Amino acid sequence: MKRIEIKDALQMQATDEAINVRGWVRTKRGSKNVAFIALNDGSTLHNLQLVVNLDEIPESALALVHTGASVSATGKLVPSAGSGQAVELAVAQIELLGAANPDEYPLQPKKHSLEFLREKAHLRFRTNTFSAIARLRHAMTFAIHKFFNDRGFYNIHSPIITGSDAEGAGEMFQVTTLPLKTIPLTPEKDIDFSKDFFGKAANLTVSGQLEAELAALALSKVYTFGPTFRAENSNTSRHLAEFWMIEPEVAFNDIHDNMDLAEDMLRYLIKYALDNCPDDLAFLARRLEEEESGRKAEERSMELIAKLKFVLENPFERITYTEAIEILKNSQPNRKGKFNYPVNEWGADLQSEHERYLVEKHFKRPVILTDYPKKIKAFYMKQNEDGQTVRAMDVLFPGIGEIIGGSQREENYDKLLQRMNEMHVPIETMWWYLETRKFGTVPHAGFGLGFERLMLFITGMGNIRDVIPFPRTPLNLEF
RNA sequence: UCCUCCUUAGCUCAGUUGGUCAGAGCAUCUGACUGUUAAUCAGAGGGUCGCUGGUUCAAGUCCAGCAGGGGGAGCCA
Repeated sequence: MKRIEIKDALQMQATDEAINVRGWVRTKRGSKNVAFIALNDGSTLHNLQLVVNLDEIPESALALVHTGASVSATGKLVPSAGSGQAVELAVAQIELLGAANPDEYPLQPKKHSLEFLREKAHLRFRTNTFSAIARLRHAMTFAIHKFFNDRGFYNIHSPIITGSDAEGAGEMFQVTTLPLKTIPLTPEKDIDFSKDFFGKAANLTVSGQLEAELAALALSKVYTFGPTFRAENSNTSRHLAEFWMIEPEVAFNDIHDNMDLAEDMLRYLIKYALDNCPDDLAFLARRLEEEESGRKAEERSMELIAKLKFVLENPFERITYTEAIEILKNSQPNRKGKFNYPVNEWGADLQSEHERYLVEKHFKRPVILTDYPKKIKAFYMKQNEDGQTVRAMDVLFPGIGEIIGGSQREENYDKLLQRMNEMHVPIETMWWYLETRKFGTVPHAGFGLGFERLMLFITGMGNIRDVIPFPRTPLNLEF
């Protein structure tokens, strides 16, 4: 008999025809005459209740049906006699597909800590929280492609193995086939990369931006959505060594168009989640509320769905770095010496505590900061007329910090070359990037959105390791 | 990489100033219960208190080292 997914079964009316469902047991409850099994197959957050009449099916048939076991059940869908659900399955036949020894199976029908589940990454998909996150992650992946496709963007597959430390975005993972025990050396005792697979040093990409720029300067509107690698020894709740990044790049756009695109995209994605994943979001909202119930009112975050709607309905605040410094200088915490890093002079990079103050206390909404000092930003950003700042933009979100970093790019060959020299960017290996400014250069702009940081915001989760199935972080490669 | 906290039954955790401290709830097993909703009620089994060393008459409780994990910072997406 053809299997019906639980998501669909729950939408069906009671029927005389038998249906078959398969899935994993969440709980089993029993009494003298009847047993109840909550079955989940991942198609939805919700379980289907299987009702086993113990007069028809002996209890011994259910002996191995424990939490975690997989079963196939056939029977009629009937109106539920209980109050928790509209329909339930009156089981005529039940087959154990795979037992889950309760002495060994670690998941129980109760709340587990996220830390515990992180160490059971192979099984955590089977929990409500992680299946909800997985479904939302899929929805966001799909929505990103849809957003760009609907607007005439082309998806570009930027390379994962790269020959250059493109923008100095971070420490890189080396890629080599050289024998590590006997690394070939040059007469000068340097590593002889000419003997390596590519004949030169190779790394995993830290950004697809430069390649996206090449494509944008022909296709006008492009985006990449791929894995990105940073070998930094970062141990925080918002960093991964392997993460997914979305990088649109648009020819003829300036910094303002760029901000509009970023804001439109974030709003589109939030709306998509609210429209398409209401059950999963409601569950995650409840989860968050329970988790924070012990905290003081001022330490709790805004209710998840209210927070998403708030961002949907309120325009982001757009201010320059210079304006931000003025606000921070005159802020209460700064004057009272509450910041660990006092704000007193123009030019210093903003600390997390400063960004949080602006977003969470001062404006109480997402903030886009623009026109940063050039010395704290990357070489490719377009230089402003003041000679001091560049057309950078950082989108700051509550609780997460920088969710997007981007800029209008420097399209002037001479200015770009000068900046590369000043910042010691290896020009010899970047000739192809420079050539785009030599042949038919145009203004263009783009940004990078950290996919997992978006997921943190959408799901309300606090640790980035919980919004990617198999997180890669320093000293962690178990699964 | 730096700062800080944590590690007691399968899971979540309680163990007050070192002296019946080896506990509770859930899970498991047994029994009860005519439909439950993380069912309920009664009973049972289950732990060399992360590891190694030290202080002490006595350590889950104090000290040191190691391992694993959390939170914060830096770097950034």
